Amino acid sequence: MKETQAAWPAGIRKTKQRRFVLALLDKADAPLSASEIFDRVKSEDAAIWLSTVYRILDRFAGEGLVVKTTVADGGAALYARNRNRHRHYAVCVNCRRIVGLENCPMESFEPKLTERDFRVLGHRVEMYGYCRDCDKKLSGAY
Amino acid sequence: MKETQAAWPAGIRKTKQRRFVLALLDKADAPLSASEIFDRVKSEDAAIWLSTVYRILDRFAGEGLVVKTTVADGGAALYARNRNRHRHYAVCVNCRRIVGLENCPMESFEPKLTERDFRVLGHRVEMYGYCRDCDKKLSGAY
DNA sequence: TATGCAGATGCGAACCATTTGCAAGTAAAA
DNA sequence: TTTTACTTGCAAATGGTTCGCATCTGCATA
Repeated sequence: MKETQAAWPAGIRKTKQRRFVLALLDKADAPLSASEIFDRVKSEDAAIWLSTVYRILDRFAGEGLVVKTTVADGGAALYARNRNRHRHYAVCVNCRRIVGLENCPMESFEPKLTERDFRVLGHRVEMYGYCRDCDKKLSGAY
Repeated sequence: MKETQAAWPAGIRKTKQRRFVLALLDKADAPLSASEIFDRVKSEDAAIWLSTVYRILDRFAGEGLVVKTTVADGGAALYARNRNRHRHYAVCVNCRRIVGLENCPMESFEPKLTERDFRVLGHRVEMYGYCRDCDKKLSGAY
């Protein structure tokens, strides 16, 4: 029986480490940082090095397999599998939970830039606030 | 003749360094990084230390005088004078020029979050692409 | 105007995320 | 199977930011 594996992009050598990283991102439902990925791969008894994780993510991002994001506070960068339908997130400012946003504010938006002729290629949107649990906790309603 | 100076917020001790930093941000028309601020203050023959710049910016941000932003690539954080009418920017992916956006896509947007009850407090929006000059250069039209 | 002190800065070192260089290892073309 | 170019392991460097502590300085008060 053949292993079920998403199509592997041409021109990317298939190594153990890369397989692990991609599989992890495939099943993750929120973006992960390089060190989270590193920890998870290692917890599955696979040998990997943090710098390798960065190199893999960088390559994958260049190849369009994953998208790199950074969150407002400027901590570690986050990486998510590119599912070709771009996605935005809301981040809980208290516990850092990341919640998906199902629509995109740019769908029906006509940007007015101060510099004419700026060629817009893409955008990033991020919302922040309190997730369900933190909101409850902090408002004291138990 | 009295020096023209924006109202100084109560409870913030008025030091030479803070005055320089605020004045700089007042006249800047694009967000600046801590080290850009550091360089500019020093080029005006004023003594300051980089860690002091960070502390000042942090304080100003906490006080609501400036807003801190980070740009997609995760480089240095940027700081802009808070003009109380929030602002978004477009960043040139080639030369890093920052161009202001005059409208906000969130004005008329109803977010649909995967987690009900996420309490949205704010948002960040960033656009990227090519600025006028880089677009011209790169498309080869001279 | 002189004085006391909480708060600010100078300075260096620590810290964290990320990158880089090089030798050794390995996927896949020949 | 051999060859070779691409990857990884590993360690050390780098860049942005924060921290600790001694010194200094606005500014409230005497």
